[in-house]
Amino acid sequence: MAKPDSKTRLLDATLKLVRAKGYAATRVEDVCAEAGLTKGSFFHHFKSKDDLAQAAVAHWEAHTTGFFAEAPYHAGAGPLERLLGYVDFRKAILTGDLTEFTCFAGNIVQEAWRSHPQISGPLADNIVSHGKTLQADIEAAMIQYGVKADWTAESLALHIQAVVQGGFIMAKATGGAAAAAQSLDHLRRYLELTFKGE
Amino acid sequence: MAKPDSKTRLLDATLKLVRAKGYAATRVEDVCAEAGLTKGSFFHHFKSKDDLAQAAVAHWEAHTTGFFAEAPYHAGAGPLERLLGYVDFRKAILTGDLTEFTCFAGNIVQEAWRSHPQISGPLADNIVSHGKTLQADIEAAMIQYGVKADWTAESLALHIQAVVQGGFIMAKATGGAAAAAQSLDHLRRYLELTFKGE
DNA sequence: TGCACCATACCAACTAGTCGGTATGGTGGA
DNA sequence: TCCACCATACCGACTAGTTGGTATGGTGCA
Repeated sequence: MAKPDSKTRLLDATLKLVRAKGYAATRVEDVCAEAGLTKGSFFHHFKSKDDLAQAAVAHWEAHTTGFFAEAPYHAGAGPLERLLGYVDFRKAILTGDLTEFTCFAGNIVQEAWRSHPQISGPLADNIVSHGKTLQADIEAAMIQYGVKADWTAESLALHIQAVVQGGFIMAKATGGAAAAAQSLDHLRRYLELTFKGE
Repeated sequence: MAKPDSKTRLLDATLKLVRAKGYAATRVEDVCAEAGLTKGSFFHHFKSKDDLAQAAVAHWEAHTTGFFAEAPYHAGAGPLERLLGYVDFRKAILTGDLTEFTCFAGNIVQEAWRSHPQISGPLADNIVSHGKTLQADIEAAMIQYGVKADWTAESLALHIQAVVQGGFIMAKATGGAAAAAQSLDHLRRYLELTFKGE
């Protein structure tokens, strides 16, 4: 595997460091060191730290979009299978260090929602729109299983994202991925109870 | 209402600003300005920014402990009523600005779990132990309703916290408390389905 | 008078961003 | 083939501004 080009290395370093220390606390020199470069190179590729952040947003969007598009849960036979498959998939990828499976978007939105709206805004949209990729299957499952609800498919889609994001926080709070996994188990049970009634 | 003393004002300002901008991005001068004081006063009460953070942790713990101890949900007749009452209470307090009802502990744990373990550690414990205050009622409800489960009362207690924390992130992502409220609705439905079967 | 409390001025360290310069490789014309 | 020319990528020392923390002195109350 060839070493990625410098710009990509800087972006990957950013994703990693921000997830570990937050945006404000990651210095551009940290990013340079992590990428094995110097500030000269950094400011050749990005005109400011904020510019880096915006590029990292695009980098993250591209990365996650492709990652979930290729995920196996889309192959599920019916809408509910795909929905449960999504939850299983989110549980399956909870491996390695917390900085690896934790959500860059969630971190930024939590930390910088008010101080850096230009950066956190697109990431907020990213979380919401990623969640809504499940909406069609939820609607289909509601019809298929005759679920009469006082809630909307959209609200359930966002609830799933809330559990995912909350799981990450609990994982940090408990120091392990197990907390996030258990929360996804509860979410899965909720979905089964809701659609299959048991 | 008498104006709180300076130290308390500094601590309250810290809680507010950290929830809005994160820990690293809130400067001590911001805290002073928010409290209507200057650095002289600040460093009279705290010997460093980290010292402030540690004091803010204690301040937060004292505040939340009292706040939830006095909450009405403890008056519920049975364990399930108290559990559902807790969820209702968490939903009821989602008023005002996001900086007011959002969780200081969750913010710090998300941002500083690795960079400032001395500060985030106690707050992580705080989230977990607060969650576990529900554990006894969950266990009692499991017995009362004859719930046979492959999950533990502790895991459900932590799941509830995950939904609460995740709801805050979704509230920031969508720009309103409604997302958090809807997530709590789904959580409530899960609890009812689990214990009452419908 | 003494001390808790607070303001102003200041310092030292740190960090985002700048800038002059080097290395490498591509292109086109003689 | 060779060389002038140029663009891209990169380095590392330096600058300017920020920020946590200090020093000093004033004010009001016991």
